Parts: sequence; C-alpha cells; structure tokens
Amino acid sequence: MIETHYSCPCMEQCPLNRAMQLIGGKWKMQIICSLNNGGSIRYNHLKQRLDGISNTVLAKALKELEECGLVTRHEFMEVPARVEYRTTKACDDLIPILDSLSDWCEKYEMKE
Amino acid sequence: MIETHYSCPCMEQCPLNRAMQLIGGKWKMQIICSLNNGGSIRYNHLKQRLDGISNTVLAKALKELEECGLVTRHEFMEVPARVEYRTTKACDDLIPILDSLSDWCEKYEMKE
DNA sequence: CAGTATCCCGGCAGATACTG
DNA sequence: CAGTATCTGCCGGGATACTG
Repeated sequence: MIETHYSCPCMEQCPLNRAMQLIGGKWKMQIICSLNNGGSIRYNHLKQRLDGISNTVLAKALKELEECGLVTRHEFMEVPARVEYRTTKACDDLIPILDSLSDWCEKYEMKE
Repeated sequence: MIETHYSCPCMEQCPLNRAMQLIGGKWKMQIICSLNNGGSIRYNHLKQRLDGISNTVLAKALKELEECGLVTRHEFMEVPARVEYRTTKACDDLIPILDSLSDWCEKYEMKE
C-alpha cells in the first residue's frame, strides 16, 4: 500500500454521514418503523406506540423527519386538532436497506 | 387497519437498533471507512486520517468496535509499541449495505 | 507509539405544565 | 388533540497531560 496522504471521503460531509444523522438518534428508527407499519397515523396514536417518548422529543423528531423529506404531515382543519403522519417514497425506499442492516446484525449476532 | 394494540418490534432490542448503536456515534462511520480503505492500519496512522479526533474518543471507539466484532486488534510485541487494526468479515459484509445507504441518500438529495 | 487519567462542556433527551 | 415552553440532568465527546 502506497503511503499517500490519503483522506477518507467521510471526512467531508459524505452521504453516508448525512444518512446517519437523519436516521440516528434515540427514537428515529422506532418512529420510522411505526409509521412504515401503520399507514397514516395520528400524533397521539404514534405516541402510544412509542412507549415512553415525551412530547418534546417526539415533536422535534417528527419535525426533523418532515424537514428532510422522510415523513409528511397532514393537518386536518378540525376541532379538536387532527394531524396525521405517513412515510414518503424516500422513506419507503429506505426500508429495504434497513432490513438488510437488520439481517446483517442478526447474522453476526452482534451484541453491543 | 384494525386497531389492535400494536407495538413496533423496534420497541424491544431489535437487530436494527443494535446495528445503529454499533455504527452510530460521531466517528464510528469514519473509522470503519478508513479501516475498510486501508487494510491494516496502525493507531497513529488512523488518527491522522481522522483529522481532529482525540485519543480518548478514538481509543474508546476502537475498543467498542473490537468488542462487537467489527475490527480486530493486533498487538506486536515490539518497542516502541505497535498495534494494527483491520476490519473483520462481519465489517466487510456491512460495507455494501452502507454503500446502498449512501446511494439512497444521494438519490434523494437528503439535507440535514 | 499507543494508549490511559482527569477534568470539562454542550447538547440531546426527558419531565412537567401549559395552550390554540 | 397536538403540540409548545421551560427547566433539568446526564453523558457523549473533547482537551490536555501523563505512562508502559
């Protein structure tokens, strides 16, 4: 191996790192998972599924996921308020990749 | 959709969450990337590639990656000390998945 | 050279109360 | 119902100095 002044492409903002920031964090994966399994879901329904999540955290996560185009927010003009969330095409395309990641983890029986 | 008391499998310690914990964190991805590109690499060489990483963080990350079977540590009994790191088979199998994750991110031009 | 030992800080995550 | 406002604690990440 030649001793060039090699630098990993990940040192810049590479897509891989961006991806990790999108789906990283304590709850993102569960949120994506729940939305994927359930079609359109209302805020409180989602919160019930994600046992133990707080409003601050869930609302912030949903906002981030919406901003980066992974989920859509649909607000119905009703009283009391009604808002439904669902996955986007981008998110649906992500699922198979997450599946293979999951399979990989099981195959090698990864422990933390 | 039937209103069962559905619970996302991710609520337990699912493989997907485990995977994310293994490769999550600020530097894990760059470390894996650097090791993957470089065969066996010595500690300080790796540190140079990961511009800005501190000893505490690098050492801790490497220990974790070793414990979960993603990298191997080979210590040569020399003075001064010499230690080389490289990826395991498990890690090599992970790379294509990370590639597809990267591609996915580029395809949808994900911003943070 | 390849790490530990210490100390430190900012930001994620959470609890709780409140509101359109 | 679907969130915000506010406060708090903890820990991942970091700087620096030291050692087998």
